[in-house]
Amino acid sequence: MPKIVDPDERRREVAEAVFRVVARDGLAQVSLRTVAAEAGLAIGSVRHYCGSYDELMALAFQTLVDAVDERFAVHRGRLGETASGSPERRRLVEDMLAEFLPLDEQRHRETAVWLAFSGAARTDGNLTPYVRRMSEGMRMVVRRILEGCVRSGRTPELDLALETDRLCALLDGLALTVITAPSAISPARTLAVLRRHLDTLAI
Amino acid sequence: MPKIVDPDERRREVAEAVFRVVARDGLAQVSLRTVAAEAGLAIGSVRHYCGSYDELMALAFQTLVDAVDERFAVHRGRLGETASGSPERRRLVEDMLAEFLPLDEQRHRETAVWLAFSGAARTDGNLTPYVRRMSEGMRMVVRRILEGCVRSGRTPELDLALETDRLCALLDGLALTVITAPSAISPARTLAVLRRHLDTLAI
DNA sequence: CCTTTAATAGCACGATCTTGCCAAAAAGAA
DNA sequence: TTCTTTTTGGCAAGATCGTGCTATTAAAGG
Repeated sequence: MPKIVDPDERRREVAEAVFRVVARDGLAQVSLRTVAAEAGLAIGSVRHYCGSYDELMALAFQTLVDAVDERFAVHRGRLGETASGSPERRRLVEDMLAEFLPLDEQRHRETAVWLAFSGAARTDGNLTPYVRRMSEGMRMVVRRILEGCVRSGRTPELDLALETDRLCALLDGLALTVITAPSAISPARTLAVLRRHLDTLAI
Repeated sequence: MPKIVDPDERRREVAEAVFRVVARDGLAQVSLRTVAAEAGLAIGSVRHYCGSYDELMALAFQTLVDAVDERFAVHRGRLGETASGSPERRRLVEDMLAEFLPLDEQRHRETAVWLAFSGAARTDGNLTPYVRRMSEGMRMVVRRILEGCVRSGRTPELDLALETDRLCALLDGLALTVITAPSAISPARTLAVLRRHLDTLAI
């Protein structure tokens, strides 16, 4: 038998190569050739593990969604352990929501890729499920956080669904601005805007 | 001499063909051939008026920015005429800000194109000035509106710069969500979120 | 009518892309 | 060592793209 390779690990490596190309050169520059070169593999190897171009795209998006999901599972657990009204709660909420913002290099890259894929998904039906999952995952987290606030009795009159939509839109908008018009808002300011919004919600 | 054609009018027509292709099939499907077909022209004609591919892209983006600018000039004028604290002011502010949201088909298409171009501009230096102008134009409008609120004395303690960033982010986020994940939020709900935000600002 | 010239149409070249297909390499199993 | 099978590498076909360049068309001015 030949050199033993873990297929899933290989696929993950290729997906990360896709991320690097998208983040650096844009989605338009992604091709089997550029990705293979970025991953240090032959084009044949990439196709062996990841299939056609469309399948590679789906794999990359899937990998992105999984990575984000995994990071959130950690925060979700911590949120469950922390009392709704406690002083550390606010800090934890800030940290969780800041996960959606491109404040460091890793999240910046992640957000840029997410934005590119979301744009592509609008006219590529194969990718829409991933956008959906990503969007619903974020909505779930935000809603759960706001639910905690209502339960703690600090903001009992909150329109939960509406405020979820509003906070989600704010987070998406901040991310979009940092990625596409970084000169308009600095990372520090991004966080300040989020804090201000949480203040008005009395969280 | 040949058939007389207004070059600027032709360029506008070609730009609109670009918009249709981007909105319908995505930016990846834009090429001199597809745009020429969409415009009902020969590829040679398109090149005659719009130059190379890169110039065509810049022209299309420029046309988009101009169109949005023009629509806003009207509102800006009306805003100046209306007293800061008057009852119709709130209505006017809502209408102006709703111009940033993809609530009807025209604005939906416009927003989809804007999003696609903004994404492309991240790795295409030729397009960044247009993103910048668009972003700054919106910021200017939002800031002026909020300034009016402060001057009217209803919200004197408002942190103008911060609230401008926050409202801009909200608008961008709403637009992004409607375009990329329409199942997450309906047009009516989008407007409800904007109204809620204006309520909290006491506008 | 005829000339002139903007406008239109399109060929052809080189580059890039995906994909079907096949051969070479490599390493555990016999 | 030899067989077997996964892994790897790559060729060639078919398609699409931008662009340089040329030819044709058509209408206003003489």
